[in-house]
Amino acid sequence: MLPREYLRENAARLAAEMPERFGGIGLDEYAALERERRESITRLEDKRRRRNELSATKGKPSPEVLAESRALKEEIQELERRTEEVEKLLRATEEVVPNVPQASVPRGKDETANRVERTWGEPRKFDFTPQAHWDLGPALGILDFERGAKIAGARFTVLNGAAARMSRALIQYFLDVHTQEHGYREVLPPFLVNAESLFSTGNLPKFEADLFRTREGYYLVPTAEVPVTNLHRDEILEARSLPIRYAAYTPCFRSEAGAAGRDTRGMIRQHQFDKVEMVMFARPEDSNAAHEELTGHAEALLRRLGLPYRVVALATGDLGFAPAKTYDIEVWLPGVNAYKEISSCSNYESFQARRGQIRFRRGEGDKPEYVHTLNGSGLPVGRTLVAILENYQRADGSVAVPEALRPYMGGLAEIRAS
RNA sequence: GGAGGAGUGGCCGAGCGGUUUAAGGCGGCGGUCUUGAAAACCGCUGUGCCAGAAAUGGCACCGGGGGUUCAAAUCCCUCCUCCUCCGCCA
Repeated sequence: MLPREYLRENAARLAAEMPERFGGIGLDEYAALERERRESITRLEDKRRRRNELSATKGKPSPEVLAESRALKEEIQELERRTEEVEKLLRATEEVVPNVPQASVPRGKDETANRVERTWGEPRKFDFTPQAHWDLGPALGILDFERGAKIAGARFTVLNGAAARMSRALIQYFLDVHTQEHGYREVLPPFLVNAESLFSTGNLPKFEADLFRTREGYYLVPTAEVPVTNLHRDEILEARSLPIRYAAYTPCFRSEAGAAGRDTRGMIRQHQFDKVEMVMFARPEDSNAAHEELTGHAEALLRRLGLPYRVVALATGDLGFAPAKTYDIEVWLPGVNAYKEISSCSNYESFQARRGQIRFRRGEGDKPEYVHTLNGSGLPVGRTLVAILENYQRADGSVAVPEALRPYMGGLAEIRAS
């Protein structure tokens, strides 16, 4: 959420300047509604002050006092109703207003306006026609889409043998690099969370359709970002503890409500996948540097695995609901002859912190301030596995295991059909 | 899942319808005293919101929400969390 004072001043301007992001969500009436709220609170508090005065007299009240108190009770209840009603309307708008993009975010209505920041590595030249992972995997006997569909449904996959082992190796490898070299603390959070947690991160109330929900009202985590960011919900952190860096592995569950027909083949878009996520809490003045740093940590993994990639700054029209800025990292996939998103690294500034009341205090006696939250995939297991299979494939259909991963796979150097 | 108990300020802890502007203690900050420190003594000590240029004034908050009352930390309902015991269970 954005600060009230900010929205009061800028609501109309935002709707006019960036209709692709701020149009049609009720920002035009915001300022008037906000003024009404304050006027009604002022009147209400005046009545309450009078009531407190009257009931400050000890003992049984006189008939005159009793009469005035009774009248006040009615007036107060009426004003409370009005105030609450206006407050509700304001909240309803505030909860669905997306974050304000930073000045460095490219302007444009969709992903065609995204800006390539840098590219690493050269797409490998093949002297044969490289296969897509949905052909390679089943041929090697390590990806089983049919049985995934049978035992669960579409967009579920069974990993066998070397693919299962490589998934486990990747989780271990990512966590080791982040904790031992990048300064992150490892966390293993709950995989089910409550609605409050999803509100903080911005998944609720607007994107409930993307989530799986249990009978008991819990939600399956769509990413470790949700439980880990909420670790410090409703807390006031000490300034000297910042920045805080967490790395967490969780499975991720997404209903992919709006994604019918997109990336239907293979395991690019699944209802369930594994991911290691990086989450940071930083001081406001440090968050942009932290964002670059965190993005660099995801890139480091791809470089060590020898996977060519590029970093893209998302445009205003492609930017998600909660981030102020996002870098997508796209990995080269020979099977589809294109760069495909493998990591998304975002700076949320105080947007999530305000929703979840995540604050810090600079010094003794100072007012609490909102921290800035950041997170990024570092990295998703399934898509990384796909990238390895496609980039490291050989003419005979076998796949080399990246050097960095071999120690995590008992020295295994290649994957062959068995 | 069943039975019982409990949630009060940074922490401990009193209060169980109207001198509570939440007693008292601990911790923290400032001061007096002291060559310095300790002890002792004195003062201060949260969050959000409204009005105001500010000084300041006001309102709300005793786990969350709702109710009763002229008046609620205190009474009622409901939910959540924790503790003890029983049952079940990886």
